Amino acid sequence: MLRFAVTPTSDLKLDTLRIALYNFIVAKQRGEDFIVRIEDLEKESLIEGIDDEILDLLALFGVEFSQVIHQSQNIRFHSAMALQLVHERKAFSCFCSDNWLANKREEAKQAGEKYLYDDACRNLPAELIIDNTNPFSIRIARPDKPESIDSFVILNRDKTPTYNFAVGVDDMLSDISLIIRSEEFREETLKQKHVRDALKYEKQVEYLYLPTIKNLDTAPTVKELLREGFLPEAIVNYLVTIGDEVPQELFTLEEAIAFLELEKISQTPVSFSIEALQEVNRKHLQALDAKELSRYVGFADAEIGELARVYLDEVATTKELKAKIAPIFTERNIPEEFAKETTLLKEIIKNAPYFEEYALFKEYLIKESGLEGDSYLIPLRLLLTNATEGSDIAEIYQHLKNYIGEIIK
RNA sequence: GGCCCCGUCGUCUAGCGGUUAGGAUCCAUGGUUUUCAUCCAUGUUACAGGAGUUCAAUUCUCCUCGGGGUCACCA
Repeated sequence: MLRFAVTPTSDLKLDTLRIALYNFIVAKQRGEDFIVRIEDLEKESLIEGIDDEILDLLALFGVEFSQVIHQSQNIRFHSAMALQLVHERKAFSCFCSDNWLANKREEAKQAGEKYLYDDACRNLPAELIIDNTNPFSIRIARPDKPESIDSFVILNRDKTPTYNFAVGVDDMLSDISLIIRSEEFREETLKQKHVRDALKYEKQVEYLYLPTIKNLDTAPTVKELLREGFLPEAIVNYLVTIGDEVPQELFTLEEAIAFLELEKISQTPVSFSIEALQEVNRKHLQALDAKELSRYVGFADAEIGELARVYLDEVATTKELKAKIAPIFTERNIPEEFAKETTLLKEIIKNAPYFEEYALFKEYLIKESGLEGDSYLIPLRLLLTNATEGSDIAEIYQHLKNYIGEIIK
């Protein structure tokens, strides 16, 4: 069983989606189940409804999961396991106050040492515990092996489980075999392992770390990218490509499942590049058939799809394509400086015969109008596309020639 | 500060003991296009530094330097 764990405290980020994709891909490759776990223990910063939004997004990206677990539903198990550890004297009550702990931490910092809990409450005599009316947390006794792990808190003073305890337990309960996670969780892994060791869980969970994506603080969220007109397929393609060896430039999630090799995942931190993503998106759009492409710009017409394809030379997203195509079918806003020539050309075109080829159309217009150079080209662009610059006018004419009567009125 | 990850053209990267160190992008030049753009051709530019292992090091080891992460009763 593999899992994707996510905190519903913010919109889905690109690196988080990347983690989800990798876990899903490997689950598919191994023929194991894949579940989503919503880590909703922290009540203050939870955002209402964002968990459903994340699940919808995963579905949109083709990530299928067999089950959704909300971590808060497991709290009774967390409590039971903590109790068991206390019984076995592998965990203990801690009455240390925040102030006292903060001072200790400050002292360690001043001395330039790593702060570790000093186990002050570890061996309190029973009568001291019984007589103590102060609130207390539950700490797990530190392991012998990695000395960097101290007796950390597993139940807060309000007896809700802490993150590392809950995750350690949940991964055990879900029978997780491999966890692909972000590099920043390396240290946490040790704590979660220690929890399972204390609970005498025999199975060794495998871990694989993905290098961080740099520059992500300024990068758009997944939702924003979709709104900007990036295709889910392209985003998947991009995320798998960065920092990874891929046999081909363009591929689908299905294909990634077929070729991805876990051992080859690069450990070099990668940078998010909107330009690279645009390039992938452009190519995915290019690969669509004309009618399908036209739907992304609000039509259902192969000819408009072909026209959009021409515009893919200059733009990379469906939103930008729309911004190019839509004005063609709206009223013209002619700049003063081209007004005269545009009016002249317009009259000629209205009375012109139909031309199959742009070359002949051009020849006719130049002859009839006497215009040349930019004073011909820009007014023509304005009439055809409602813009003063753009892609190859000959190509544009090819796809617009049947709409001339509609466009130029 | 301790621990962990990482260090190849300006940028993103390929490379996994022997390569003219490859690609993409940017930039420059030329060409195509009555075109800002597109497209084509050509060109400049990199193994962070230092020791070691080896016949041979960008590749393996160590040190230095640099970047990032992490050290909570937050998840």
